[in-house]
Amino acid sequence: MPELPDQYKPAEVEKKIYSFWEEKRLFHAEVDSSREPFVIVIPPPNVTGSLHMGHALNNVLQDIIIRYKRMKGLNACWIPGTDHAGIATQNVVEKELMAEGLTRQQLGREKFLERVWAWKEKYGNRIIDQLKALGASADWERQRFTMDEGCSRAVRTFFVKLYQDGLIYRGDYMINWCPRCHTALSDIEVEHHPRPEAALWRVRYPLKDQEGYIVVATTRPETMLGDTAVAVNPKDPRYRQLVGRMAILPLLNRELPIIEDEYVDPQFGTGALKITPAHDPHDFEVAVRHGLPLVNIFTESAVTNENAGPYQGLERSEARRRVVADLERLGLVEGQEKYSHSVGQCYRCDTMVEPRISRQWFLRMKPLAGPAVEAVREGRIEFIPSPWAKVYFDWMQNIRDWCISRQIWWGHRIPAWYCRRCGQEIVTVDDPQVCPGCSSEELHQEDDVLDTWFSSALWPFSTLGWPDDTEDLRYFYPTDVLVTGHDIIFFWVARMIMAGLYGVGDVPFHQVFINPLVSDIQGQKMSKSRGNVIDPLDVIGKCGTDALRFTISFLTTPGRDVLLGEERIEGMRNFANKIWNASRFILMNVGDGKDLTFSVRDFDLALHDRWILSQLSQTARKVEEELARYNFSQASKALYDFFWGRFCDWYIEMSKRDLYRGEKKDSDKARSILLYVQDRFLRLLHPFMPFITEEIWQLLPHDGESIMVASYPSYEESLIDEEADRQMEALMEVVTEVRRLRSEHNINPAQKLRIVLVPANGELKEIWAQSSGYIMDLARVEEMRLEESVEHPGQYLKGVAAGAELYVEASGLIDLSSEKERLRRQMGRLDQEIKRSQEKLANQNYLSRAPEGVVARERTKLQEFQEVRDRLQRQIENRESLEEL
RNA sequence: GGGCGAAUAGCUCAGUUGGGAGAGCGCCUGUCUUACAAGCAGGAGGUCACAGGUUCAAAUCCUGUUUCGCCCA
Repeated sequence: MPELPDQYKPAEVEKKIYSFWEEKRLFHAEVDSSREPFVIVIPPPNVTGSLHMGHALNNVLQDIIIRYKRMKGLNACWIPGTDHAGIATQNVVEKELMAEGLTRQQLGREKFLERVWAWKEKYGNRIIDQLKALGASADWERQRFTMDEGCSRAVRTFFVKLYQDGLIYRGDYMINWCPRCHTALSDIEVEHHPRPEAALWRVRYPLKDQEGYIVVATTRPETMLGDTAVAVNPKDPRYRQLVGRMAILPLLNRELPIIEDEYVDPQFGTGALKITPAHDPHDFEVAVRHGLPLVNIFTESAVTNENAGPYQGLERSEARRRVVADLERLGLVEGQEKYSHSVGQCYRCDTMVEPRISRQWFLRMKPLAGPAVEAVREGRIEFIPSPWAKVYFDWMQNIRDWCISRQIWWGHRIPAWYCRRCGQEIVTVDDPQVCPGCSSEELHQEDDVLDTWFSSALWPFSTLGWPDDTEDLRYFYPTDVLVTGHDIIFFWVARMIMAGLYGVGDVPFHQVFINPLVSDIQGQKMSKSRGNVIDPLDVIGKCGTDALRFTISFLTTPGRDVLLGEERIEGMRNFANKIWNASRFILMNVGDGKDLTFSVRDFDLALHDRWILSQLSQTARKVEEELARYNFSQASKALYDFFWGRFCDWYIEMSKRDLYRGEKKDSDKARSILLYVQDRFLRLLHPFMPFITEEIWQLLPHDGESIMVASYPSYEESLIDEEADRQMEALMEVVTEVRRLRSEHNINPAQKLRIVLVPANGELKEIWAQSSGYIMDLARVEEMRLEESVEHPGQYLKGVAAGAELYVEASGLIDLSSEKERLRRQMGRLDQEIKRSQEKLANQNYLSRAPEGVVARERTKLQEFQEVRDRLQRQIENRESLEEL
């Protein structure tokens, strides 16, 4: 028997156990047509990432599911990997270059990409190692990367298929441009943040050939340098006579036609709108309708260019200051007021995005969205919790074409080539050698790469070998459940569904479990800038992985975000410690267990034995029911309550009598049941707390190589024993009541008490008689009698348990006068209950309409209340008569 | 502006066919009782946001209001 410390030391066991699992290849799944597969693909973390609480939560939940399914006997496969994260990774490496005084342009595309690959080789596995620290039982032999050879081929094949089907086109459109990342962004990569303190300027544009002005309102006065018209609403009588005339653009003296367009809102500002077609998407549309010229005034860095005339070379905010100052000097600013609106920012770097017209690649979404909407509507894919389906539908119904090209270098280069000779555009999976049009060898590949999410969309099947018709793909696809946060339903979930249906012809998964997002205890989003980050690796160091995992699971209720505080995790560390110590106790008593049988039915079971087996079975049922609904919180709570509140607090304590003071058959029975319950509990808990359960399971007598491939205990109907549940309640009530009386009267815990019970019926009498030894141990009682009544009730403390009277002999222990007060208070409480109950039962409607059972319960309740109250009343009277003596 | 969610103990949250308000943490009291002081025993603390409605019966269903959070335009 190894000596075990009285505190669980997670750090010492976790590494050892994880490598044990890896060495035994227990995470690995092979195609096996005789078994039913269960598959999850990981939401691939960015290669640049390091583990934060969001990752921890997402991956712990996936691991709970996959470990559970594996123990249920399914061929469970969790496919891991990382995402190349175009902009983010490029930024990291560029920063590194900057420290060396270099830019990627100086290095050139090829050399730069070599640097990024080198960086990826060196640091790209960091987050994978961190996932291992979480206990993730992913199939690492299947680990993938979105830019590995296979995924790259999938991307090219998919792109070409779309292109050939006419779903991809290229053209000049207004897109969102990040002046810092120097690339286009898709609509959903722009975050709109409120600017409550922004300003709205009213600027006078002088009229040509006549006195006066037309006053336009704008939040971006600097863009006036690119104005090509002024627009008003055709129904607006104020400006009717100006339509068709010309205004003069101040500062640059450009002539601007005054046009009318329905788009203009007469209520907003002055009702006259400056039209800047090259820098506002709505103005662009107006310009297209009216054939207006475009004047681009910004460089790719959003610095004013030659079209800004004297204002060339200014950054946006500086241009604004200068323009406004000059307008003021000319007396052309009529007013400025506070105005709150939202501006778009790059989701990667927070830089204000600039609408910009440029040549980009787009994917037509409407044809892909139709089948994807159908799949969810028909239930082939289920969102959990279901309200998220609505978010999905809303977005899909208003979907717009997706700008998929990015002007960066790190990513999948678009498989399009242009012939320098004849200008032909060639889109193929394999690099072309000659132009099919003119046979020229002077081909140049498109410089742009694809949006990172383009490759992510293919993840559920590119990881399984698509475009080849592989065994893996046939066996493992579609996957079973996707676990992810609601923040990427548009970015990723929707696009995977569309891609799966289009590329493979089937949904990529059957369920989408939307996991909660993590915030700190104030409800603030965790972020480095707020300084409120709880680092999962710190927590693992302090409290252990299992404590972190169980906290996450405990807090994961469908439909609400998780607020995580360190105290919460400490509580679960304590739970781990409790499990550890209970196991030490069991080990001490069970030994190697070779003399024991696992068949608990061989024994003559006492009340507490029947009860704990019943409770165990009910817990197993509850855990499975809740896991099926992805209610991790309820499943965890059931395990926690069972183990601490019932097994440790009651069963183990009662077993001590069997072990230390019973006959051999009693102690053998107790040892067997302790072992039986502990074994099953550990297995039930294993998906949630994999390390401690494996460590202890290996120490206990066990059957099999590892708990992670032991069978998950099923709910056993035959062990559920409602009679035992009820009777045990009655026993526990006695113990609790004695403890309460002791505590309320400040009686020393070491003081042994003498009690009298007056059972209300034969059943109680029998239970209490049979269990008297256990009650005496638990309540620290040296003498327990069962009587019809007590002779001098005034000399006892009076309590109630299971509707029966309970007396604690009190002579010499306490001041009896304070007891009278206590009884009065208790009676007051009862009176209220009685009144409420009587009123209910006097109500004819209640009696006639409420179900029989409910009414009967209410009657019993009232009767019990009244009996107890009467006895209290007599008690108080007795005391008073004693005092008078 | 549109949509979604939330409001229950000091804090964070459970609470499903509507039928006696719960947990963890914190707080108070007692206690190192031979697995565990990261423990054990006990206790205090709630107008279930507000106002109506449905019902014999509402934290739970309906309507409205207030406050907060998120998403979209």
